[in-house]
Amino acid sequence: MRYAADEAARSLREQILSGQIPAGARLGEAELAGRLAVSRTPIREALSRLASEGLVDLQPNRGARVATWGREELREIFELRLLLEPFAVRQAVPRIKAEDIAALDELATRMRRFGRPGQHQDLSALVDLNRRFHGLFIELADNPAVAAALRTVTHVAIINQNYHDYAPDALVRSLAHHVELVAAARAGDAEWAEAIMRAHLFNARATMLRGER
Amino acid sequence: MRYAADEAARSLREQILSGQIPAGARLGEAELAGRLAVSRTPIREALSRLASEGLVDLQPNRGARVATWGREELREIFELRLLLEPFAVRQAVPRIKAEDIAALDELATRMRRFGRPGQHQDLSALVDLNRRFHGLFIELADNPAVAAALRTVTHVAIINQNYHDYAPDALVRSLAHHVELVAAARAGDAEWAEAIMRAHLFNARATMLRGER
DNA sequence: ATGGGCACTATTGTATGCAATCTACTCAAG
DNA sequence: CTTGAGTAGATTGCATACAATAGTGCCCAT
Repeated sequence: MRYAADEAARSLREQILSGQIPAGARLGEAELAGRLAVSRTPIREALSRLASEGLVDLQPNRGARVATWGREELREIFELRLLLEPFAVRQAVPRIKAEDIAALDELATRMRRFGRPGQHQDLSALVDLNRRFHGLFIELADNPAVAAALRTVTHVAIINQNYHDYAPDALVRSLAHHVELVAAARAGDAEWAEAIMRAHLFNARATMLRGER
Repeated sequence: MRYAADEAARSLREQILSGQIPAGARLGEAELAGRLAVSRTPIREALSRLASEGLVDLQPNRGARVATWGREELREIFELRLLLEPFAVRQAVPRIKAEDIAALDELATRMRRFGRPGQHQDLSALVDLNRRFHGLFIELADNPAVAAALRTVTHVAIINQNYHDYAPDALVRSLAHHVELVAAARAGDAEWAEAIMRAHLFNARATMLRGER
């Protein structure tokens, strides 16, 4: 463990994104320090960073909690994501290399396999694959400013995206979108990719904002 | 001074944005601690926050410097801003109240006055007014997610926006855009406002990216 | 019984000291 | 004269100790 603060941030981020630490959970400095076997100083720094990523809510003198979002907030964040991510995809497509397409293709294929109804269905596995799929696209856009702006909104999406919530038809659409995105990228058609990403996000939003949650 | 870290962050942010601490300047923890009469701990926290806002570059074991941007980075950041700020303006217009229009109007009017050639011209005063003008619009959009995403890019713009660099015609246009934005807001025409904001940013970008800098 | 106030505990915010790392300079060898 | 290793100083990263604040429960008065 080279740098305690880095390591703490990494570890916490991972645990929050994977759901091991649930949304709204209290993050006491002393407890985390004990758990990671470091002092409170790097823990504070890690929490500060995660707060800037939007993963953690930090209230003065009252400590940190894993961030939660209300319905309205979720709507606003999705609006932002709808603005940024299709843009990122459009930027990414012209830069995509063959090996990137292969990687995206594999992710999309695996997601479709895990999503297919039946005894091999594994909806939990989808979250991580989905995260990597979108993350790779954003990375390929090669625009640090946009990537930074997207970090928060994608985190929010990851935490709140539960494929168990998807209606069967919405799930099928979502997985098909990924495949279609790869096809658009392979064809080098940035506008196609942008369009399907927009549709993909609208589909996701419809699921996430449906009902009362 | 209630909270040292807050105060340190506020003070540093102010000094960086106003140019008192120039871009690229080294920010030694011990020196800052001495200057603000606090220990290094809250200074470190303040620097960490400013780094998350994009105002400060933080390198492990090598300390903090006021952030600088290369030409390509500036271009990318402006692209993001072009995406976000017109959107924010479009969201803001329907929510704007009469008093907000009055405030915006005054800012735009004062800017035009300070910008008018002659002995009363004061280009330095424009930076702060401009910052408040754009900041108010963003605030009125009432979308924390977008506001957060915009914070970094506007900071960058503020630091690099030097009205002394503007060619006379570009300056006239820029100030006229502000006035027109107020007119569009007063008319309740969100699309008009969005369009003129886009033009405004293109005009600014042309100045900032011109030449070799 | 209930509500308010107060003390106590738990937790965060800040200061300080020590360890690890980097920077700059010296000095010697080629 | 240049280059490189080595070392001393400065600076950051982390740990620990202390101060300040918020949360909790108890006691007492009404």
